[in-house]
Amino acid sequence: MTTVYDVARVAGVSTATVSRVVRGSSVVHPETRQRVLAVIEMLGFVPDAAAQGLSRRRKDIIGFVALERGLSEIDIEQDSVLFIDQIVHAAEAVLRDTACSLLLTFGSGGRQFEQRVRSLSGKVDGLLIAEEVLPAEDLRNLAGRIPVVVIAGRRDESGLDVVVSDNVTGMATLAGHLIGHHRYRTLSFVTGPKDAPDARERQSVFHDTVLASPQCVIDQVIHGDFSEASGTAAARVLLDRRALPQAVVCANDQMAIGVLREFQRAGIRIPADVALTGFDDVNPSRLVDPPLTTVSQPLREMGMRAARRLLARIEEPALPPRIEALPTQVVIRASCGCGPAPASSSRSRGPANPP
Amino acid sequence: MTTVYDVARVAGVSTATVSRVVRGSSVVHPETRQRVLAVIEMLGFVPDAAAQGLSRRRKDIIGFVALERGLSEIDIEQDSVLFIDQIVHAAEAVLRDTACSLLLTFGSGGRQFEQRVRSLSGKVDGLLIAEEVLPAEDLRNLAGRIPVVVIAGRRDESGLDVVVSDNVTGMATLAGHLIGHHRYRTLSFVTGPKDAPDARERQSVFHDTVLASPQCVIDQVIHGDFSEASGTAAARVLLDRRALPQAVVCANDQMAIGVLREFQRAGIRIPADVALTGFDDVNPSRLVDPPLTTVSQPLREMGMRAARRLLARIEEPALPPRIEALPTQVVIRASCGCGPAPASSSRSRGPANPP
DNA sequence: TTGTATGCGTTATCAC
DNA sequence: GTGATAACGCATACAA
Repeated sequence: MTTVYDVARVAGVSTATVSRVVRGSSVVHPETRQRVLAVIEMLGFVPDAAAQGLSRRRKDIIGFVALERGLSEIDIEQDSVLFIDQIVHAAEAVLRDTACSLLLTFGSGGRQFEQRVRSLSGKVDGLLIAEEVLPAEDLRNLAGRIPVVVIAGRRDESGLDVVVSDNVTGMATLAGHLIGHHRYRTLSFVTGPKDAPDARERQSVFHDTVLASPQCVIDQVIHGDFSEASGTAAARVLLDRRALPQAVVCANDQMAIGVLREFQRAGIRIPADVALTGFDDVNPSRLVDPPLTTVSQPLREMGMRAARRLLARIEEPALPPRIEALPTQVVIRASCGCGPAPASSSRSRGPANPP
Repeated sequence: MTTVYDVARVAGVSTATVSRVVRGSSVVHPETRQRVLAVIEMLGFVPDAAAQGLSRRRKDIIGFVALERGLSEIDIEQDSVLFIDQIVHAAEAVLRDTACSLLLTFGSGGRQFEQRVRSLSGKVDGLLIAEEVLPAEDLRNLAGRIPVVVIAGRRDESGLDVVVSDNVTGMATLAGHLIGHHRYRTLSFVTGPKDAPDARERQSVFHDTVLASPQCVIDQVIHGDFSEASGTAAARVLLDRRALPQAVVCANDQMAIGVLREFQRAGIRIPADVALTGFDDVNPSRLVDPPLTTVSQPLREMGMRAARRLLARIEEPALPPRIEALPTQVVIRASCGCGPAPASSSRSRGPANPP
């Protein structure tokens, strides 16, 4: 392995000068620079990041930790993966213009995972944390040691930098559309996993919105786990009843797709017999027939904002913590009962960056 | 920031002992260990990975570099992202049982990207490289300095560890099914981007297989770029002709979906009027109507094998290079003309691990 | 079993 | 502009 010493020796300069050239820093004589550069090229020298990190107290690495909800070796929930990956790609894209790289870690929670995150924190300059992968205490604790930005989840993490998408307005708008525009009166809801804060938030907002209309009733709440299979199961529950609700609102797209397919298998027409909606706007939602009315989250925007925020905090640790709420977008397609006509869309206007 | 020195002082031991405890190594008196552990917990000590890396000559980080084909800020090709992400997740899953973490870097090629990869190589113990993101020379060069495993691409990278999926057998089997089972005689092909080796390989195998049947003819080859939009465009080209081919074979699923939708928009029935196939078996392929006949690549298996291989090579750099070819699987669904009956599937048996 | 002392490869401070 | 040299935080060979 070639080091600065080798380069220095061959180029006939000191290691200090080599370092200066490598870091592109300060004033080195152009001629010297050329000579050193040539030697570096010749020797194929690449500075050791560990040594750099040690010396500069900067690793130029930021960590990304998220959980792999429901991803098992056997049954790969591709879309739930996709969901987080969008954020990852966006964050990476931001880092691409910097010296930083993205260190990725997934996990399924639990003691062992917390251990891993802890040791991870020694490898990075800062952490991007998706959802509540950690108990609040550990999180705060972590944030005390290194810069942390939390992505998604609910919005009550105080004292921390948080980037959330405005689930509240999104679901409220969607429910409003169903109730106000389509005049549906009996609605069912398919929930997500209990430990998913955003799932709970969607349910609660749906609940409040529907009950705010005196003529409306939440016909049934069926528990799902975000998987397509659980959507299928939910559909069966619904099909076993005497009468169907007028609309089925799902906490995410995958479950909605499960419901859709099972309904169609049973000869139920969507949206003629039942209206159906999802949440997330994953790619397949556009492809199924009828295309799914859903709520799109600004995944890329979230990833980018979070990354930028983290970078800023690493640069300036004293920054006051801030919550950024990004607006979601209701995507009206056919499954809610709107014709296949030019899809309109309404933008939920979440209050961005409250103090 | 608390260091081993702090811990040592408070615990009343030497830094060596602290280090021993941290590394779980050798024989430390249980009592001492407890004391040190307690202090570590109390002080919230986390070892600095840079210092560890410098001292141990081991960063416990492996890099993953891939290109983000066609991913622009405006038009997000979600599936092409998904494709690589499956591999990433699989690799990460393997690393999860080790001390290593995954450092992710995407890029679109070019000089700047090569620079980035180079500097990246200073941060990691080894590199997972997807597709030919680098000129062969640079690649070899890189492999000379640190362990490298190449994923996918074509299989002629000699002297390097490579993990490929057996595109050849997959496409040959698929084409064989179309020709042998369905007796299609006129077939069109929609290609992928010219600079994608696997796309070219698929085309070439398709070509050879079809021409091996004297009665068969490749009716037309249309150039696509793996995007759904290019599939749509290809469909228009086909629709402009007097007669349609009996089957349209696409180099990937996304283009096939584009073709499918455009055909249906034009009133063409699939597979009654034209048979259609894709390649990759991305999630939506199962969801469209009719479901797409395609070839599934062992993405997760590839990611896992590659990661394991890299780990092994890092441990033992003298290992002889090896090519692992993983079998693909033809997934027969309805779009090729097979009934919606119980989908059969045939497994392509690629020669695994040739010398 | 534990402590001492040195090296790991770079950067940065300070002289020159 | 350039060159010595002292950190940086941890691991380990060796001594005790």
